[in-house]
Amino acid sequence: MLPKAYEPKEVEEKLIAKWQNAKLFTARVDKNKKPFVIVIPPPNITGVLHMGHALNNTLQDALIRAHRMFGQEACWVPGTDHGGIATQNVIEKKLSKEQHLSRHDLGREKFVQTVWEWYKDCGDAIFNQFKKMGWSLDLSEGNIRFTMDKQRAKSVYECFKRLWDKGYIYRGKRLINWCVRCSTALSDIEVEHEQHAGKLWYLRYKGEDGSDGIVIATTRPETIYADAAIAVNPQDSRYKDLIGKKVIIPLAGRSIPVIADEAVEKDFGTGALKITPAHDATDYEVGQRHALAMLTVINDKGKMINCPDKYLGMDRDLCRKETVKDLEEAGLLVKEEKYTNAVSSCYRCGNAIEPYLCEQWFVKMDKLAAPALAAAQSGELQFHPASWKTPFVNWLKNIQDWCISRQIWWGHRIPVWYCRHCSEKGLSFSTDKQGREQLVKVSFENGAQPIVSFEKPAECPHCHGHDLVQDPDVLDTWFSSALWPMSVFGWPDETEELNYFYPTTAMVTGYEILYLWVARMVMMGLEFKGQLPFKDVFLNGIVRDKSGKKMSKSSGNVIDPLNMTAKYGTDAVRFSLLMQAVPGKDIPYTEESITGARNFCNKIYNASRFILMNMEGIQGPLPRPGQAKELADQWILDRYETAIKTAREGLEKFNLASSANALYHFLWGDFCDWYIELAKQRFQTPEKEYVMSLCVHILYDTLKALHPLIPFITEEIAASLRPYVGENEEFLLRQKYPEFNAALLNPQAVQKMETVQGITKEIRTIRAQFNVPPGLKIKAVLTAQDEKDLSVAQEYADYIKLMAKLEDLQIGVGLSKPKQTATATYGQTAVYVPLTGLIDFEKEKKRLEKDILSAQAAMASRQARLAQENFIKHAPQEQIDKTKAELAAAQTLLLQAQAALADLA
RNA sequence: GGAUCGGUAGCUUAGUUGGUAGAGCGCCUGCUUUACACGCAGGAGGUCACAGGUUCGAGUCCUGUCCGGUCCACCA
Repeated sequence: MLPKAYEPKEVEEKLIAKWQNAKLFTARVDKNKKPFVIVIPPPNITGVLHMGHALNNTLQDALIRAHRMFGQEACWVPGTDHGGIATQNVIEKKLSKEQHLSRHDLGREKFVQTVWEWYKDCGDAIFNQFKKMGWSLDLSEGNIRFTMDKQRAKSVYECFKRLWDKGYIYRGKRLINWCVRCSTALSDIEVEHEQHAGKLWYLRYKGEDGSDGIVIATTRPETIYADAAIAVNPQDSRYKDLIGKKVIIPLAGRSIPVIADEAVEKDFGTGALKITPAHDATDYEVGQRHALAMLTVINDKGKMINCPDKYLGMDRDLCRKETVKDLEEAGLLVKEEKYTNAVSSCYRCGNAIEPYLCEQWFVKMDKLAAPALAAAQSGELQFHPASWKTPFVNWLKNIQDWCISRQIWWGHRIPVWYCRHCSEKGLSFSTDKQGREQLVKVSFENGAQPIVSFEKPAECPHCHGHDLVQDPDVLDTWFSSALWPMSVFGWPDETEELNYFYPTTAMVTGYEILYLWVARMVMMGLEFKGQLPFKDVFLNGIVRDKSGKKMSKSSGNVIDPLNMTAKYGTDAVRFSLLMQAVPGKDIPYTEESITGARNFCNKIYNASRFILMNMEGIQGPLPRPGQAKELADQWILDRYETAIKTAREGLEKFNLASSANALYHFLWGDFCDWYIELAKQRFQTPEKEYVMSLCVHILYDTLKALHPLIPFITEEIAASLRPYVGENEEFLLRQKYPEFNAALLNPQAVQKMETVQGITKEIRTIRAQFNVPPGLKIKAVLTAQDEKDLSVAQEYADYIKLMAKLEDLQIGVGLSKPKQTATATYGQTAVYVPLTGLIDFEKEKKRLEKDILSAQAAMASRQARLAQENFIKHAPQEQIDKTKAELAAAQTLLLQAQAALADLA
């Protein structure tokens, strides 16, 4: 005998091995089949799987498995992302913690080698977790891609080269976002903006002529040493006379002009703005318009430079405090007030971003964005949910050039070389701890001559010299990610795979990387392949905690997917996520939802166990019954087909929550609660084999339908059922997903069954309310005004008797009400349940009074509706009939209840 | 400041062309009934945020307001 509860652990281990051994998840180029392709959003090699991965990949897995079962060539491409800054940070922390070493102690070469070693271990760990989750990725040797492996490096180089040749890549001096902690430039979208409670300081800049000068308001007093001017709005009458005069920077003593610029808001602060071109984006623009000096006072480490000696080398935060203190002492701090402003921070480490003026590599985006914009606007590119289209379009419309160089070591090194002889002035070198000279900075302003090449060129094309050095920077990690849907299939090589699998079918990812990743894939795909990389973008929500907060280690609200799978089984974790995966919606996740899914798995297991128990002595295979024998069969086939229809549609339209819900309610609410219960009485009859064949086929097909969602338990149970359904194929994944068969829909049967269920429920309610012991057989009387209302009950009296546990059921027109009876009404039918000795008259009185109230309310609303001339005139006949029927039912209920109440008294 | 999503039972929520609200959890009552207490049967609990409008009829469509969330944005 099988255990009472499903135990997932062993089953899962067994199946993971089987699936892998059977090479179940491979995809081949098969011109006879339509491919269904998803490339995995490659996880960073930074650590372990979290709930976000669990959701995102479970969605993909469900789609991939389903479409494989739909008969398509399903290809799900596995891989990982080298994760530039994020990974470098992890390794640096690890080094510092374990060996008290910085990356500079190791040197570039050794550090990069250390990260490669880390990748080997971490990659394996990630894919082991993927296997545990049941994700149908082909993880065989050679099928796993990595954004830094050889082929992907080739793609990156090719992309760089082609963009360079088109003139889209350039190096320029700009004010960029600099993270002093990660010591690198970041692109605009790698910066997060947060409201921060800070202060606004009002500072006096005295006139050069000894006058009071001007008062400005700033949130960053430490940058005054870089001031190049004070700007006022040209329309501002208050400052008209000051324009063109000079004022003195406090503490620094340097004179700067007062200028006029439209960018200044008259109403903010004092209406006067200090202009610090090298440390603020707006100021930079003003500075350019007025050809102001661009003095940098904060260096790449966040330390003060080019400022009064007192502050030299000071950290920028400390310098702010000291400057404010000194200003106050000097009597130049007019006032300070509390002020909340948006502070930008690094999306990788959270430290405050410093706008920093330096040379970086950029990609010109306007030409790349245009076709992507057109594709989104025309609807060729589809978003699910569609509401993401507008933000996507707007982002592309306002696109900025993309800063692609990063001053870190881990990543694709920029494929640009310099000849030392030709461009010495533009290159600066330093010596590392091992005494090796390293190129640390390039400036085109001073004449560095770029040679774009994947490998070290043999010689300099100008002077034929051999002293060539590579640009020290690496590319933004998103540069390689942008190529992912192409590079995974070998682009730029014209491989068979690329031809067959590109464009891919769908992109499943989180909306938080819509711009960072999705937009760039779209642009690159259109640029290099002339085709969208995918037509459907399916954006899943974020898994949050119960109160809607993001899960994070620091908040201590993390639910770990691997703990949960160990505790409840993988299927339970998957199903709990899928049940809630309404497109675009965040999921407030709780352990209780996993419990619920686990319970469902257990329900499946027990229903199957019950059916298998009753299979003893029956010789398989049983044919799928061609037709229904009686109402219950007609009804369950209708319910089954309806569920399959919804399940298929959900899988086709990316609404997996709808699929999961339909199958859940069918299996539990219809199949277990009603069909199996009704089937039990047929076990004693010659019909048993027929009923079992229907049960086993419906169950088996439902398992198939559920398999993309919960692969383990379905595979396990299906294996036991296979002999009875005559299936030879070992794996569900290789079988066909159930087809929806409209011929088996049967609305009449459903309606009849609803009557049976309705009457049954009335009787069950009475039993429950008067605490009738389940063993006690009681009887009931059904009566109505005419034969018509009783005919269904008459025909299926057996069902009602069985499901309501009745000994006897009397049905007839105009029957009288027995003594000591509880009364209920279903439609036009009165339901009497004699309860001699059991009835509680007080309780019954309350029940009836409640019935009367609800009947009166229902009558009033229906009468009001029917009294409206316009309702009769405009509403469809069907609605009018329905309303009339409801009125009649309410009337019957009222009369019944009133009569019963009178009887009680 | 712009955009966008949401406000439905105590909690989390579903609701596809407008027809008069459904689920899961929690709570209460009863129950070892030929699988399942991770279960069965039943119950309580909702002016669908608010105000207008369109309509015979609005949770659903339109307008406005309030409250949340998120994304984008150079107001120092």
